[in-house]
Amino acid sequence: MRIGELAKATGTKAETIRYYEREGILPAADRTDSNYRDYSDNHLAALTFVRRARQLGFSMAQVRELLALSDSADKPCQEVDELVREQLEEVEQKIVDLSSLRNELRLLLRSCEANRIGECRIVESLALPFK
Amino acid sequence: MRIGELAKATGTKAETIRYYEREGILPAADRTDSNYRDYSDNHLAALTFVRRARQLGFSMAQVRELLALSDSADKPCQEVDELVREQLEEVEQKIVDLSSLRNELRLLLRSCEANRIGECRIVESLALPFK
DNA sequence: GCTTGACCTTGTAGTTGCTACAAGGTGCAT
DNA sequence: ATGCACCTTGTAGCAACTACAAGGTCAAGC
Repeated sequence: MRIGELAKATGTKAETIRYYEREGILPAADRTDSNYRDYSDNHLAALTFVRRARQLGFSMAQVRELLALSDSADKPCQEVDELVREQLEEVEQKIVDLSSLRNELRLLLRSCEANRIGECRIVESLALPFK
Repeated sequence: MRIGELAKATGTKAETIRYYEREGILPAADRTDSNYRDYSDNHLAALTFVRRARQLGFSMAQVRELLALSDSADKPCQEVDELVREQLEEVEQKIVDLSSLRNELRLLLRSCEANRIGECRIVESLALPFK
């Protein structure tokens, strides 16, 4: 499998795949006679894993941890569990933050009833000091 | 007002303030005899505005737009309004995305009933191909 | 008057996770 | 043999900071 094929199969750009290899996230591929990268099904599975984890919001560092963990089949599951739990917490915090952001923006919109910027409360509200 | 004081007052690092100046987001400050930046209350208001807008999720480019708009007090409010509306839509979309992320992570957590990584469904699920 | 320490200056490089070239080599169809 | 899509390496860029390094300034304390 050449890099373009793997790219298509995983919805990843070829440049990103090479970047993962450089970063040690993916193992280096074999090379053909003409120096093209030649990928196996293992690579496909690994890249799928990486992309899925990234989509779930795990950082590269976390993906590295997950990959390391998934290699040691005999270790207890607890650490993987812990990583997922952390990620879930982060996501939940982001949702909370964004929700209050949304409320502020809605307030901002409602405050704009004048029709000239000079009277527009939006610009004013933004210039208020922090609480 | 020196940069450290302004930094403290706005919850911004001094380096970030200098960065804003370099980027033209903030006007350059006066200098003291010893070449220290010397800020006015106008700078304080401007920086407060910028930080608040950034906290609300506006990009630097959008902040630039807002600043330009707020300078021309005679233009209709519509343009500011439009920016806020766009921003609100983005935030709402992010909330939707993160919510489904959260659901997936919860599912993932629940799927882990084994106690060895070799049998861990989390690791398995991550390796599944994309839908 | 001299040192200590907190502050300030500029400039440059690092961060995260890619993305976008540029300049050239390869493979295959026409 | 020519075109075209693909591949290679290397380097630079993106956002929005953040982190030095190497040096200048200022007020306080001894």
